Amino acid sequence: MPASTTRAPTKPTGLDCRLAVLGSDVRLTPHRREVFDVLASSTDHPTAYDILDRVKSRSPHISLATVYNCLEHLTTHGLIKLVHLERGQSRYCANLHEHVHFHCETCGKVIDAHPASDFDPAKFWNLPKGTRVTRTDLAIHGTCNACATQS
Amino acid sequence: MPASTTRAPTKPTGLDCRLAVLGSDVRLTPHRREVFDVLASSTDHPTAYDILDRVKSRSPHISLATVYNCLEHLTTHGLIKLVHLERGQSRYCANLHEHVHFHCETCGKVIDAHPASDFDPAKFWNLPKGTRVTRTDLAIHGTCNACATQS
DNA sequence: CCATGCAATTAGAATCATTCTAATTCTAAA
DNA sequence: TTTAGAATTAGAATGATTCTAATTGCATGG
Repeated sequence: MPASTTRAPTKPTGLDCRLAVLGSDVRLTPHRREVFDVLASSTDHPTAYDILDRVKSRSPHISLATVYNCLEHLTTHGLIKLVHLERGQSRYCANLHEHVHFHCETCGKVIDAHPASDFDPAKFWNLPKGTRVTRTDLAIHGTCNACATQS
Repeated sequence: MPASTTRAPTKPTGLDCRLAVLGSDVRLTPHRREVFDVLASSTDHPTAYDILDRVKSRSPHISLATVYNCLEHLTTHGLIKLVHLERGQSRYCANLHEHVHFHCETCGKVIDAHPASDFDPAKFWNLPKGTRVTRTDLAIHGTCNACATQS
């Protein structure tokens, strides 16, 4: 097959704006793109298995290992976030805006909550001198309105 | 053995002040007491295996299952906190004061950071009306001073 | 003082998410 | 067209935690 066809290249190409902004060398293979697209169009913080299910409709032969590989790649390149709310399955999130996760302990739903104003958690805590902060994870647990009104 | 000896009773007794404050019916069996004491005298946020090791010096026959049972009991009764920083082993903490965990991604150490002033995270986020908050977990990840100056 | 029942404890098996391994496929460059 | 490196795959391995079933210990009631 000649090199002039539309065969998907491995080098960065067809990157969306977010990739361009990051200026990194993220290579989006078809599977990685699908995993990312699934995540970007989800608001429910799916687990690896959830993502596998959703990607399968487009790529029936994708394996769980590949989903994990893709998630790992996307996470280390900063395109998605890994969320640990409880032990058990991790969840993933494509919302890169500053936000926290509210976790309903009754129905298990996770919703993003965005700050009312700029918020720098590091300023609020007496961290020792010389500490370098690379990332913060704030999870708020409780009962969502739907569950609270049901009981 | 007659009932008048110092045999440990199952009913609440010998409870420390924290238990009294909570006003709950926490029964501290010898093992639970030991697990709690180990944790209360630790500042390094030990894992279940760490705790097993430390308790073993006093109770050589204690099992991992019992340690997990004790931790579960102490956690559900609010005497200790369960901390999930990463996937893998959970960590436990007997510091019930409002604080966050700083996790050094180089050496893995976890240090408590206490707020410079009163801090209510729920106030900073636009949570939907009716949401009930029961607990918040804030983890800050980065590099501690020792690790930062080494490289 | 013994019988009863419940909670605590135990060892080991089971579970389950994730990671690892080794083999295969794909793509791009030489 | 060969080669090398990365991606992908299935399935095995890992490792933390939970479950199961059996045992022990203790306190109460007869």
